[in-house]
Formats: sequence, structure tokens, C-alpha cells
Amino acid sequence: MLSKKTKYAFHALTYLGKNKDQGAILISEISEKHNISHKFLENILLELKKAGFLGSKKGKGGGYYLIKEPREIPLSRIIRLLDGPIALLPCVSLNYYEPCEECENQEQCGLNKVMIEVRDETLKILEMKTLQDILSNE
Amino acid sequence: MLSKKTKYAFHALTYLGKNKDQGAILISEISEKHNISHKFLENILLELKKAGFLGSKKGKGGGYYLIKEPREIPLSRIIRLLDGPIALLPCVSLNYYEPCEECENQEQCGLNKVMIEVRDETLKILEMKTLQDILSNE
DNA sequence: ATAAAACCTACAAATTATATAGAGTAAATG
DNA sequence: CATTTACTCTATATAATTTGTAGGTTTTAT
Repeated sequence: MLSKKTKYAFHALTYLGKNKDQGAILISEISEKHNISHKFLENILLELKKAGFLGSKKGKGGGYYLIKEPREIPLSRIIRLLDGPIALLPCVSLNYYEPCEECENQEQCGLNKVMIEVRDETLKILEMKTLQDILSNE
Repeated sequence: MLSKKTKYAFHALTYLGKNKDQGAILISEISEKHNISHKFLENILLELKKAGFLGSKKGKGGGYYLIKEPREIPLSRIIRLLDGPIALLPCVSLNYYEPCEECENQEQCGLNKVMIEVRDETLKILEMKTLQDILSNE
């Protein structure tokens, strides 16, 4: 399951996507519409900004706004950013690889092999689906 | 990512699958081969037994053994048993459904719609791949 | 009877996720 | 230029979950 952090990130991105032409949007506005703790959401939006998805403006009239096209934001990027690996095991993760402690020889591990296939199939979906798909469904 | 519990379960099932014709196998044997805490593994094997995947024999000469065909144990069943939902959101889980707290109207939620598609694609893989596939790769 | 090994319940420790606090910085405005 | 607004940053607190441990109970073979 996704963490709340990631789920909230999707809600926020969706909201910003829907209101793309309204300029900067307040954290408060998003947090109220989606019943998300203001401060918690603050951290999330900041991460999304640092990762290059959002822009922001400080001071009165400030807020956040999308700086990428929704179709250029695949689910995989958001999930990786906030939740970490998409792979089911550390030993098959592309972005967060770590060997499994209990495994003496990864090369001979059948679980490893199968999980690579699962990862590849999962990635196909999560890289294909984008924020645009979420927006199209609202 | 899978929990260690689920990962260990797969290791244990694989070990039991490989040694299918050796009769009952000790928890200790599996825990030593895979560097898994004996007591922790005990709990896991018990769950697998209660769920109908394993049989056991108590007392001297006892141990655990597979009572299902490896090809009849899809990854999805083990993951669901030990880790819970496969879906990325509670509101799209088939076996552990819960509405999202922050969501006023699930019917109008684009994230919900997209995550249903992701779930269906993920399930395709996890229901197709079985313990047999792991065994074939060792 | 004894030893071996699964079974069971409860708890402890560690880790991670979620949320909050409070001061700092930048921008707008009158 | 003072004030208000709202994002930025770091640190910490709280809660939940995962991981692991303890210790006894039951069953079985010899």
C-alpha cells in the first residue's frame, strides 16, 4: 500500500492540475479540500517542489503550482520520491538496490529472478499511467 | 516492498518445495539455511499452516511439509496472507477494502479509478506467478 | 519417562510513518 | 518601511507497525 504521504501527494497534484490556470494555490486550500493536516502537507509539497514537479511563490498571493505537464508525471516518479522502491524486494530494486541479508547467493535465488519479472511488469503500468490519467477520470 | 515476514515465507516455501520428498523438515533447518530467526520463522510457518499451505508433525522426527502443489500457490495468496492488501490504496482493495478518510466521494475520485487499473494489472502478474516459478529458477 | 519439536500467547524492541512546533525567509501592499 | 502573508527549514514528538524474544504447553517417537 502507498503511504499517506504519497496518497496525499497525488491528491495535491491532482488538485493543482485541475486548477492549473488559477495561478498559485494555497497549501491551506488543498489541505482543507482533502482533509489533510496543513503542516504535513507542507512537507510533502516542499518535497515535490525540490524534485521539480512544483513551483511556488512566497508571501501574499503566494502558493504552489504545477510546472510540469500532467502527462509527464508518471505515477512511478511520485511513488519513488515519497515511498521509495517500487520493487517488492531490495535485491531487485533499480533505484534503491540492497542485497538481501539472508541471501548468500543472489544469482541462485529463484525468488530474486521472479521478483525481477514482477518488478518489470509493475513498472510498465506505473510508468505508463500519469497524473493526466488521474485528471481524465475526475 | 514486502515485509521480511513475507520474504521469509517465500524462502521457507521454496525450501520446502525443493525438499518435497524428504518428509517433514525442521524449522531450525530452514532458519539456519536462510539466516532467519528461529522464533520468528516459527510464527510464519504456523500462519502458513493455518492457511492451508503447509502440514506439520509434532514431536521427534516432526517438522513442516508442503501440502499444496507449488503451481497452486500464487504469489498473491502469500502476500495477502502475511502482508495484507496488494492494492495501493485501501479504497481499491478487493480483500481489505476501506474507504479513504480524506475522500468525500470515491465515485468522483480519479485516483481511485486509476488505482483500480493498477491493481488489476498487478494482480494479473501476482496471480499468474506461483511458487513453481520460483522453484524453476533455482 | 524422556527428549524432541511444533504450538501458543504475550510482550519487548526497533523501526518507520505520521504529525506538530516554531523560528526563518521572501514577497506584496499600503 | 512595517506589517501581513505564506512558503521554507530543522527538529522533535507521537503513533503505529514490524520485527524479534520469552517461556511455557502439547504432541510424538523411542
